[in-house]
Parts: sequence; structure tokens; C-alpha cells
Amino acid sequence: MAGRRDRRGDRREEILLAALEVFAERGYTGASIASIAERVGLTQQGVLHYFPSKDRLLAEVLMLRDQRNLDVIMLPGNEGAVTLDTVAALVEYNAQRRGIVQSFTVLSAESVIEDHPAKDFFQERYGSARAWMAEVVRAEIGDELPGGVTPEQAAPLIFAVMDGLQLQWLLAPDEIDMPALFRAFVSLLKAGVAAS
Amino acid sequence: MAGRRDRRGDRREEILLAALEVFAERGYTGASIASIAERVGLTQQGVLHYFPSKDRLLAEVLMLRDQRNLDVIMLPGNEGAVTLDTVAALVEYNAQRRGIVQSFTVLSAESVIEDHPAKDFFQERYGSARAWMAEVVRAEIGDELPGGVTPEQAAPLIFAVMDGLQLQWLLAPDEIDMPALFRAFVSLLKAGVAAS
DNA sequence: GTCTATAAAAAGATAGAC
DNA sequence: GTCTATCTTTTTATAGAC
Repeated sequence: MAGRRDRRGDRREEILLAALEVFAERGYTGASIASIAERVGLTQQGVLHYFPSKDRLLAEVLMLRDQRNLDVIMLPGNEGAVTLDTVAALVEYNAQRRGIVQSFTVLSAESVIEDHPAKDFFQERYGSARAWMAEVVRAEIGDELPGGVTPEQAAPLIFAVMDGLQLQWLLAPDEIDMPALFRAFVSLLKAGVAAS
Repeated sequence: MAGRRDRRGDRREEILLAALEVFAERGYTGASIASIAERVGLTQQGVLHYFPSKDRLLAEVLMLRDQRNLDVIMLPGNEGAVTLDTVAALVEYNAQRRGIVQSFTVLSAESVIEDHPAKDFFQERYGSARAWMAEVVRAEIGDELPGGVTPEQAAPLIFAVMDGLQLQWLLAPDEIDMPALFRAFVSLLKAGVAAS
């Protein structure tokens, strides 16, 4: 049963995957429905049969991508017990999925422009992700991090490092060892623990 | 003499500033030459008289913005003696220049797509910036940072934090205290220094 | 230096045939 | 479910008048 759907669902998912690719390659603004359609052997109107507008297509692509990430975070049997090692594992996974990373980097940055259809999505996503990450940090390291940093400060920093490293890695994959650099950052967060 | 140029130079700079605004608001792909022209009271063709193509216009905008940043870094009389406090001051400055930050965030992320006209610019910019920043860290903190982190690792992390915080700040200015969070990160880098 | 005119291409979306 | 046809707008860029 798992992974199997009726033809209608397959077609939709096929289009969503193609859209993710094209958005990654050209951004949302630069992507055309026709170019997405071409990848799945349809015309522009064929795609518009499944998704009424480009905006709606983007919305569903973002939900798909988010679900994938949650799958990875929860996959290693860490039911409810996410640690910074789990997050590091996600970074490691991302380093092997350039397309996914690129789509996220391009779309999230693009979303800051006025009236962008993905703005609400990313605002909510980062807001809840920070709250969640602060608790992960607190549970693992405690209320006091090196240099007087709090878990509430560490949370946005963790996502900043992830996003910022992704950008540099996309521009220079051979120079940037994304997983190693993220682990280096984690060791900064934990440096005081061993000493105290 | 300073700040004064002939009419031709003024016109060009006027266009460049308008272009920076529009690129920030819509990204490069989403910006039209006509919308830039409108802001300076010209037609599309009037702008194309000064810049032969949209690509060239972008190239000059990026150089302008980079120069501004260098001005700020060098401004406080720190001739040759840049420290992490100087970098923190730049972050503080950026927190009052939303348009500049937004243009940089949108354009740098957009530049990772294939054949983007700003790709070379950002590749070179990050490459040299990392090398420079590694020396700043080494001069200020030394070869060993907390958690066994090296200056060569700290450098990309510093830019990752700057860029990543900018994205979160653009999406939620009221939730993200960019300067405070950057200083928190700097205190992570320096945490081992005071203790040793 | 700035304009009008114009080309030539591509975009999102709708209507309707099959 | 997918197509052709079509509309309407917008895009970059060129040619040439003034």
C-alpha cells in the first residue's frame, strides 16, 4: 500500500517533483509553467488542469518539501528524541541532495520580496522551527551555553548557519564541507559543557 | 569636490540606486528595466542608453553595493585593524538598511541558479571574503577556538550566520534582533579565550 | 540624452474541442 | 484528462527621430 496511489495522485506528484526541479533551477519568478509541463510530457494547460495557478503549484511544492525534511528528521528511530546530532544528520543528508537544497535556498530568499506567494509559508516555518529548536538545545545542553548564550538565541543561529552554509556550498561545493562545518558549529555550542 | 560629479555620472548613479531598490523588491528576474526607469523619470530606453543590457546594469549595481560595504568596514578609523567588533558594527549598520540587506539576500540566493549573471561575482566575493575573515579571526583569537574549531572553519561560519540571520530578520524583523544574535555568536567564538 | 515606434518572444490564464 | 486556439500583458532590445 505504501508508496502506491491511483493514477491521479501519481500524475500530481510527478508534476510537483518536476516543479521542484524547475524552481530550483530558475527560481519561482523565472520558472514557467510550460517548462515544468515539458518535463512530464504535458502542455502548459495540462499542468493547469491539476493546479489552477502557478501560486497554488508553488504552495503544494513547498508542503511536499517540508514533509520530506520531517521524514528525515524523524527517520532514524528518534521518536521524540531529536538531538543536535539528528540535525547534523539532516545536514549530511542535504549535502547529497543539491536540487532540494537549491530549491529551498532560492525560494526562501525570494520569499522576502513583497507579496511573494511563499512569504507566509516561510514566516510560519521559521517561527515554529525556532521554538522547537530552542527546546532541543535546552534539553541537550541546558539553559546556559558558552559565552552566556541562551537556547532562544542558539535556535535562530542554528538555522542561520544551516541556511548560510547552504548558500556558500551551492556557490563553491569543492571549498565548503557543509557537514563538517556544521559539526564545528555544534562543537562551539557544546564547548562549555565539557569544561564545566 | 567629494560627492560631486558631472551630470552624466549623477544620472548613472541615480539609475543604479533605483535598480538596487527594484532588485531588492522583486529580485533580478522579476525586475523590469521599465520599472527602474519609472523611478528616475525615464523610459526603458532612457535607461538602456546608460547601461547596454539588464545584465550589465546588475553587474554595476553589485559593484556599487560592495563598495558601500567596504566603506563601512573601513570607516571607523580601523585602518588595517579590522576586528570582530568591526564586523558586528557592520551588522548593526545593516539592521538599519533593510533595502540593502534585502537586495543582497535576494540576489545572492538567486545567483546560484544556472547561468545567472551574478554567479561569478558572488563566487569570487565569498572566496576572498572567507580568506580575509580567517585572518581576522586568527589575529584576534588565535589558531585555536573553542571546541577545536579553526579560523578557516570560523570564517565561513561567520558569513553563514550573517546571511542566515538576514533572511530570518527580513521575514520577521520584530522577532529577530540581528545585531544581538550576531554578538551572541561572536561570544561563542571567544568563549574559550576568557576561560583559558 | 531622451524620446517614439516597433519588433519578437514569452508569460499566465481562459474557453472549449475531443 | 489533455489538447488547440486564443487573449492579454509584459518582457528585452533595436532603429531611428529630435
